[in-house]
Amino acid sequence: MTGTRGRPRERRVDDAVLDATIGLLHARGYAALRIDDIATEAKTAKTTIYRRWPSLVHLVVAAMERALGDRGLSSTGHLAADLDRLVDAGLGPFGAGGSPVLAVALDIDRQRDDELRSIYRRRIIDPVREHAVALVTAAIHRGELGPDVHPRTAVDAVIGGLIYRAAVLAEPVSVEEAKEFWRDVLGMRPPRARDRGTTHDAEV
Amino acid sequence: MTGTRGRPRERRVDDAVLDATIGLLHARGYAALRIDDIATEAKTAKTTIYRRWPSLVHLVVAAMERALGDRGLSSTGHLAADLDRLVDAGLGPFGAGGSPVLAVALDIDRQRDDELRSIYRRRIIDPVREHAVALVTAAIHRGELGPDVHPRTAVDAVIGGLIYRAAVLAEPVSVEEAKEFWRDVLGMRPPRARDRGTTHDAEV
DNA sequence: TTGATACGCTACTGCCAGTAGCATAACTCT
DNA sequence: AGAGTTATGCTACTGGCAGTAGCGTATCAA
Repeated sequence: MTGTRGRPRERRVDDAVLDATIGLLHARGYAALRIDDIATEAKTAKTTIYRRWPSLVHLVVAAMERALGDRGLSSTGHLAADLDRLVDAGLGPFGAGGSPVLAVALDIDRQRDDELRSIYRRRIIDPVREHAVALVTAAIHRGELGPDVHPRTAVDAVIGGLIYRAAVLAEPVSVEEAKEFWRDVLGMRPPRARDRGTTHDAEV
Repeated sequence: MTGTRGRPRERRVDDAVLDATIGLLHARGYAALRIDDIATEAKTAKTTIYRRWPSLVHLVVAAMERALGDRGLSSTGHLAADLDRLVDAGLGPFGAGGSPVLAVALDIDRQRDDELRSIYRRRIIDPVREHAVALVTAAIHRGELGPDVHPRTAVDAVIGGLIYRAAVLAEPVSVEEAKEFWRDVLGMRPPRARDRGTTHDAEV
């Protein structure tokens, strides 16, 4: 049997590299991310990094996954609170500036690596997207949103709209603005933020 | 006086290069766009290209501008018809696949060229965006949309959502799907497409 | 001690945008 | 016709950066 033979890997390296990646991502953005810089910052060798992650993009995806943590994928039963929490968890780790979500997707596209694309979808994109769709669907059943709202379309419009502003328009989006944005798109204005538990309350 | 002295530039080159750029963009996408390929395709020299456009991105922006033409920036007075036309003009030239709008924005970001960024905004992004905002605002005044719709937010959500699906989710968006998308986001379903001129008709 | 695997280092390959510099072509002015 | 000027096309180069090769050394199990 293999697995325990030879010198074991140092945990320190994984942590340091992942931290360095997130740190540089935060400080300089994805466009300026250089593998040599990550190595220097993590006080390790570039070759050591490549022994763990097959490419820079793989590394970034792993770093994003770790930074996002569990992403508050739970529900309180109130749309406003749930989506606000999602915004906190999703935007927080990467600051107000344009998140790397988009840039990474584009780079994956460039490499034509279908497996990587699927990893990205499964671990970074889909969890948040599906959860948000579920939240919106539940809110419709509860009567917090009208029955004419298309959950998936609405969610894509919100996420896409935020990304668009941050990446294409280069307008840093703050957490507050993001929360206002989804309310505007879904037609829920914040002034009546104290209508907790007041509305219908129908169905499951 | 200068200007007319020396060998004049060949129009053929401008046209051929722009056409080749759009063609390759359409065929292989922005990620696979190579300046040498453009030169070959246009039957000219790479150096000649650089004498006209300072960088590949500048060239692509110019090519996009030309491909988009006048973009149907006019109004019939009916939101549905106007937005549909905008979709036709905006998606058409680049096919159903993810348009280069996003990738170009990211590359501009990478080069930190503020002047280029401003050119891109002024010539490619803003015209469509501002026009769409004006259309939605007018539709609200007309009563086609409720007064609680935020024009700019709604427009960014629609454009961003479409880009998000095409680029991040890698789901080619057809013209039909794009038209359905904006209707869903704005809460206007197509079945009642014949309510032309029926509603309110208030204000200016 | 041996065998296996990890680490760190230097040096390399490969891709590709953008540049240098030259020979030659095309046009204007005198 | 000739001189001055600018464009084209070519080959060859620079430079940034992701990813790789291979070696000496360190750290573990048996």
